[in-house]
Amino acid sequence: MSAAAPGGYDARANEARWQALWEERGTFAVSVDPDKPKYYVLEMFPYPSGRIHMGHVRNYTMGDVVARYKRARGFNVLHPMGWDAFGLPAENAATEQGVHPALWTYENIAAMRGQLKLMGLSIDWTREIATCHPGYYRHQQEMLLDFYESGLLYRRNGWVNWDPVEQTVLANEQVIDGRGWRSGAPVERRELPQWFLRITDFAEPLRAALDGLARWPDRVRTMQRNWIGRSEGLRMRFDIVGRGDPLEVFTTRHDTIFGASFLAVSPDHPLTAALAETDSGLAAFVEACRRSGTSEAALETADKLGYPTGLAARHPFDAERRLPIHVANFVLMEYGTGAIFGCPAHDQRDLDFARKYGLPVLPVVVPEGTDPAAFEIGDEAWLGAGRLANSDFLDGLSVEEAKRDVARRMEAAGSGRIEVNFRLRDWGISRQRYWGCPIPIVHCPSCGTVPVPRSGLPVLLPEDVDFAAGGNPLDRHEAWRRVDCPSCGGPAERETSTLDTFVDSSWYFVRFCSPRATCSAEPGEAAYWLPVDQYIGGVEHAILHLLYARFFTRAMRGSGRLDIDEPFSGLFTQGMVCHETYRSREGEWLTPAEIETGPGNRPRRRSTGEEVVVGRSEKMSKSRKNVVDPEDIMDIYGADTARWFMLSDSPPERDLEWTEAGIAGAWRFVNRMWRLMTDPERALALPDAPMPAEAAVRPDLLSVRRALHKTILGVTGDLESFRFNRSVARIHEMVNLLGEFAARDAAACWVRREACEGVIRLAGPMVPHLAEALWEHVGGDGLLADAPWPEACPALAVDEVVTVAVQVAGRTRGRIELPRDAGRAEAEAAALALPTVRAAIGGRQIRRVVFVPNRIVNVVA
RNA sequence: GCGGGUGUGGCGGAAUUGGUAGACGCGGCGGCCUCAAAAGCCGUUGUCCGCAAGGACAUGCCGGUUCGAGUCCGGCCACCCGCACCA
Repeated sequence: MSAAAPGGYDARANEARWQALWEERGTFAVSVDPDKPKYYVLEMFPYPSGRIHMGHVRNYTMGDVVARYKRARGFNVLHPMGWDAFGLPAENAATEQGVHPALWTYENIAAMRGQLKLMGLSIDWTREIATCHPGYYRHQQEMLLDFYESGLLYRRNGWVNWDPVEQTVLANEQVIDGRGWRSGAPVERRELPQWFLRITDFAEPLRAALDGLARWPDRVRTMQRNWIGRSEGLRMRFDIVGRGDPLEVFTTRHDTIFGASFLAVSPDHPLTAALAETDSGLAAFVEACRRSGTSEAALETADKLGYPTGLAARHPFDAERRLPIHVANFVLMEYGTGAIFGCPAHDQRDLDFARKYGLPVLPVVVPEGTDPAAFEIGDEAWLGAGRLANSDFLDGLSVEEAKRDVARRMEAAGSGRIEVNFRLRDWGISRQRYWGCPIPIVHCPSCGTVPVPRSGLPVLLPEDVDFAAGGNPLDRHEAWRRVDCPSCGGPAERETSTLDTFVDSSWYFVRFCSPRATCSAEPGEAAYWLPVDQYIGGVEHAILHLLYARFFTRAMRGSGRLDIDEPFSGLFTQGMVCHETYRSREGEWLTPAEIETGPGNRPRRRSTGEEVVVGRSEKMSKSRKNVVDPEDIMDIYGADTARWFMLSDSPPERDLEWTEAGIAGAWRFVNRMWRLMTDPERALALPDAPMPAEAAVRPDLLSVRRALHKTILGVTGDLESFRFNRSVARIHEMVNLLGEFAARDAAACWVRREACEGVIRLAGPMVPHLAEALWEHVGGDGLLADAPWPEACPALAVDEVVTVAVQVAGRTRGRIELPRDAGRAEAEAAALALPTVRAAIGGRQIRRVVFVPNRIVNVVA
């Protein structure tokens, strides 16, 4: 089915024609050209789920507008596409449908490639890559060997979410209310050997460089800064009564040391483990903590629980004072030293804990001007500034002074030092799954972990695998798993974990520079194309993907593979595509296609006629069924209409509400523009006709030309700053004006041509097929895709007559037409001549007249 | 709790960065065309008062600065997003 084509515009046939022509001519294939400035536009590559969704359409439309615009501006534009092709859904398909993950994935890629091609994107398809292809992941394995050699890749025990039914590790987001998302079984915390990348080595550079990313949204930079979470504090040692080993804690509030009333260690702390051997109550407590899971949700709802160890520590500045040591579930082993000192008066968490277990609460920081004796802590800890009290030699100091003094004394005594801690933790990259990049490591009983020699790469995934038994099929694939040790030649085993798919997407933008190179990146190509000038994608990747890619870029530089620090010099995060939701009276979700508009504009169910409940607009999702299939839309209206709608109305960083009326409006515009410019009644001058002298003087012609040149200036500025909705509005205005413009003589026909050509070129990046057809129709030179961006004539882009508002005491009372840049005297005279202005002034004395040239005359009486 | 964002007609949103609030689109209303419909075209459309000219009120709420505030400052409210036992 396709929409009616009034005026003879057949969107689908036209789009197919130009797509074929672009492809045949290799219009968008690029190569290094040292004489041309380069521009690398990249949209986040898709996961090959099988069908594109509206979010993709929005994302790739924006990227395509940028790519085509920059191309018209004379840049050598790299605009590639690929597939984030490893991941769990392929394995689920294997279990559920019995289809091999590779087959499933490649079929999905073929289907989605076809859909993307329908959009008419200016992509260099010769550079297409898929991360599941050995030609891609072998380089990733090489990099892992680099990282292993430099110590960036290491193995240690790490805590994971373990699903006992699925026999697999789950990501945090796959744990829902403490249960596995598929099995529904309670998830356990398990300590397993895991591979990690030492991203924490780069914590400070990654944080510091955020300041230099000027073309990134502040929001994303802030989120990354918080995620990295730098804090400066004191690492200090406490002696434990009756034990040789001291206990180390990390604190940022060492000024409050005299308010300390306990020490707390993590259930995962070595001290806890040692004590639990002889204390069965403690062992049970630790067990209970582990069962509660590692998900953020579980931690949030968990009560503050403690277990007294019976041990006590000595206060560092008061030999007589003893601080009881507890094991507490809220102390994280992964941060600081896994142990804290608790100062209940000045930390809410410590206060809650102290109240629960009857520990002393002694305020030591008192707000300025408050009597320390009268200052009491209720249910809320005092986190503000103040003067030290009840603190011996610190009394009277400010918080900052006290911190410095304590740090100095502890350092002098050799029992403490200033330390910077980061919230960021090393990146655990092992996944106990099949459909991922194999980790090129062998475990040998005599040599330990041994890297696969580079000559043995790539380590390929075996194809004959069985998914029926659950767990990781690589574990059960004896022929694949058993190998000779590369070092001693004895029997050994392959690492059966595969890589987190975030690794795959951490360097794909590099691979696009030289997708078939025999090394990760051909240096000349990478030096020319990188960094990515404009990266576009969803804000959901603001932290993980973007941080990992930044880390990888630095790590690759460290192993000599790249010569840049930052991968993306510009970033744009687009909003989501939303739609109203519908439910039947029984509460069943209904798709928009099942809904029709009944009498009185009431939505009802098409099949039964029953009224439906309309819910608020939400992100399109399968679970809410509020999805509209892009291919259906392109079938009916064509890609240009879908693209135009995606760019209209909503600013690109905000959510877009998909509506039937909106897409229909875009369709109307596409047809209107076609009709207007192909109407045989509206004549155009010949393409190469010289400008008639009248075009520079006749007011009716000048007003059209002024509007055109203002539009060129405006749209150019809008595209540069991602205000696509604004540029859509400007093109609408110009087309409306063109519709009213009756060209009845030769000079007017010349102006009409100038205007039509200008509008076609401006609309080209947004509705490329329509524009290409119109370009042909008006006899433009070659393909529009190769035509330069229109130039605005600065003299024509300003009005010669301006409307100036006349205010009395700041309230607008009238308007006057004045020549541009008219002087104060002229403006004042014209303003005071207005009857409405005189009436508003009444008989009052004029005290002053504010005059802003070309804008305002404000009479203050 | 911490961090960030948003709030303008019936709706999506404009507003030259302190200078004519509501561009453009959607929707509504009226008309033309048609046997009729679709498409298209023309007009109109913030609210209230008024026949009109015009006036009053309007950018979440309260206050401030200014000749002039959607825009700047102070204080609230609502909603959205991210992070969250980080010591």
